Amino acid sequence: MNKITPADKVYNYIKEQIVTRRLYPGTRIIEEDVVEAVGVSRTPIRTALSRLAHDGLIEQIPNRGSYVTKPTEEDFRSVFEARKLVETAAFRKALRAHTGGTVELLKENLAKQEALEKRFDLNEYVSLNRTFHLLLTRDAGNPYYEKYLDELYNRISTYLLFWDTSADNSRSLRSHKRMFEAFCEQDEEKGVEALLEDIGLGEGDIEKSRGL
Amino acid sequence: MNKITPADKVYNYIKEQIVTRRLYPGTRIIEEDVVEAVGVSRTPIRTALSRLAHDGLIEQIPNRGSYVTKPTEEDFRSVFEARKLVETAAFRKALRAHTGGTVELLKENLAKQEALEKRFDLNEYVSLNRTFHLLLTRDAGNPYYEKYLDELYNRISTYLLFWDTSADNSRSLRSHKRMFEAFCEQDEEKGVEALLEDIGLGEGDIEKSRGL
DNA sequence: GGCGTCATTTTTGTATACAAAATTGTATTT
DNA sequence: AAATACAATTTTGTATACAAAAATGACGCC
Repeated sequence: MNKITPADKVYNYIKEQIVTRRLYPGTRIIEEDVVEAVGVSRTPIRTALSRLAHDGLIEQIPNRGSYVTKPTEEDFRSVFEARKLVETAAFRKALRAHTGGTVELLKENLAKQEALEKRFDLNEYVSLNRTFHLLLTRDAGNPYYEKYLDELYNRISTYLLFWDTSADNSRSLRSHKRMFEAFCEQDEEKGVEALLEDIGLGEGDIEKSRGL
Repeated sequence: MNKITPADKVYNYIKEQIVTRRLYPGTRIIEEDVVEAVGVSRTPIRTALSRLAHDGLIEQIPNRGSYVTKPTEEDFRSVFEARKLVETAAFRKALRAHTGGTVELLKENLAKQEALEKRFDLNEYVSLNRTFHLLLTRDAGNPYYEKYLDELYNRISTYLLFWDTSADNSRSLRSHKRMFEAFCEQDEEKGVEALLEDIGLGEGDIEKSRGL
């Protein structure tokens, strides 16, 4: 395993802070504060901030500092529009190519999703959901599709925080299963339909929670 | 105008070096060398390298340095696949919305393109072409479409360098004009057809020059 | 009391020194 | 002569000190 550098430590620390809502959107991140919190010098902090900016989790303004990205309704629409475009295209392509290895990985993932029905865990659910979609997208074999979707998920994660933690995963599990079936049967239209339904579920949940 | 920082200077310097082929793909960029060349400390150099990595112009390996990205045939296909997907979607959306201001800007741009027919200049052509496509994409109003296309253009620029400098812009000018007409007439199918033809032109030129 | 100016403080940007890791070269052994 | 171990060098990563820019607050002015 790769050794984690101080810069990694800072990156993970701040990302965690943002995702768990201890750093609220719009908050300014002052480098010196992070020095005290993590106990490393400003240099690795700056590289970590640069990465986070790349992820879209913070925004940097020259000579003015770094701010936790504030999700807006407009951005929310753009994110999901882009996601539908990219993921649909990737899914169609992956379904046609139909590489062998992916099926097994998807099956494993679905099994874990089913386990959540007994004992639900939001973080676990979000992670599994992301992996599921990313596996399919990766199978398309276009690194840009994968990269874009990954970035979009980072953005979406800043919206997920509004979610009702009592949410369950039964509906999404159904659409995932339909996607999986369609993938195996190479039924493109059925698959895309299920995919769009699944994306719509997430979109709808966030919309409700934000009152958009 | 915004003041240019040392980091900007380094960024522009290295980018120029790469684009003009003085830094060949695969070359390792040693920070200390840049110090000598530009005359600033390593700190701004590192931030510049980080940006260039984000642009996809260089690749960074932890503890191993930065290398000028080496374009591959596979990447080339992925880039154009992604470009077709994103730009087509953006174009359709922009054409439907049909914001006023864009038309004027496109007209100006086309005039400059026409001027090139008399006295061709590859750099100018590449710049105008990029602006033309970006203007349309921006008009779609989805910042992610714009961002992705911008990144893809950065990648494409690393392929453009193989181009025959005697290339002319008459064919691309024709497709651009068709795109512009279709945009004004809100003729979506005609527009997309012209767009795909235009993208295909660039793709074909690069393919030929690389012997793919 | 509100507003603008200027000194003070805070914060970001850059330079340099030092530490850690990787690469290179050399000597030794087989 | 090839391979390996190890020292020397190079290069990247981190810490700290300093410079420049921006934010803050006190003061006088209207």
